[in-house]
Amino acid sequence: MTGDDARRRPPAPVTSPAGWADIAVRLRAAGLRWTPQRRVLVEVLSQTDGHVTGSELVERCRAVDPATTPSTVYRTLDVLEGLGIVRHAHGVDGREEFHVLPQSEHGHLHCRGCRQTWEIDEVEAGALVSALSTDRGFRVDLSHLSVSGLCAGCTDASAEA
Amino acid sequence: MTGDDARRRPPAPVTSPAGWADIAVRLRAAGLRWTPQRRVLVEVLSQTDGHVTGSELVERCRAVDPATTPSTVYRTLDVLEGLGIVRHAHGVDGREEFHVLPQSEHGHLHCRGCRQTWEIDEVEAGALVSALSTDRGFRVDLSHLSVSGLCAGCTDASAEA
DNA sequence: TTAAATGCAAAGGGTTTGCACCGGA
DNA sequence: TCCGGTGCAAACCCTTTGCATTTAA
Repeated sequence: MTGDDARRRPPAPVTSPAGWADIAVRLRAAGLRWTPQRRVLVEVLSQTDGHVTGSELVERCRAVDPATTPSTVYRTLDVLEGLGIVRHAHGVDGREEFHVLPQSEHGHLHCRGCRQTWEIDEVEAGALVSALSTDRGFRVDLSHLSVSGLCAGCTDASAEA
Repeated sequence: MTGDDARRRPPAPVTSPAGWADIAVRLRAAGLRWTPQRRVLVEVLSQTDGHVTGSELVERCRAVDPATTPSTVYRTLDVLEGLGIVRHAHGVDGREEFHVLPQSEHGHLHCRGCRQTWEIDEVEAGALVSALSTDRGFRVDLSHLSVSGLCAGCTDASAEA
């Protein structure tokens, strides 16, 4: 995953994940291996709903197996991304952010006041997506969309000030 | 600019820049100083149309004055951001990205195929902005918006494949 | 004069890589 | 057996920070 990862992804596999169960099978089918370390990462991922950063995943894996190594995690994430099981984008804080199972692709909404994050689904992003599609033939990659600003609560708070 | 920079920006100054010329004045008015190094950075920024990363700015400053130091550039960017002259966000590649003069705030559209970037103005983002505003009272920060996907050209290219 | 700004050098955080060893298939 | 994976440790890149020194005002 160096500079040219973007070139590797264009037709975007987004294999509809047949579930976590058959990942071992899919790996082997690709000539790859099912190892204890990968099992840990997949276990952690399967318990993750939204998005996580690489280092968060490293931590969570360490909680399961303290012997976890960053390099292995990152390398495995690369492999899983190749299988269409995770996807990465970049969060508002600039770190790698992995989206698990883009079954229903979604983007993120981030409040810079309280730092909470919400998901934006296809419906909510629909207007933007179709506008860009109509105007410029641009196909938005929803799972890479991250919008930041101020949520209602923080807007009120700053209005009072 | 550590973790709590986000908390410092909420009401977002976005001072309409009265031009590059009076920056010296504005700095002094704030009890700050107009130094040769700042002059170089401001000169570089004034010749920048869209967005640049911090390290790009360091390089460009070095082209003008080889003695340029990263720390000074970053510190000055911080100061300029405080004056509302630049703003930073995070690009699709995850690096700090500075937007110059957000006179007309805009977001960015990035094609992961050809890697080109375009600007999204208020009109184009309007649908998203108002949808989020209506639904959740969320105020989108347009200059932080970065959308990625496939442009028309690359969509065609990958359709053929 | 004096607080702000600089330059250096070193730390920092997250991510990547080289390489020898290990272990699934 | 054999190639893919692992772990370690070091490298990397960009950015930030501490501190003594310089300099704008």
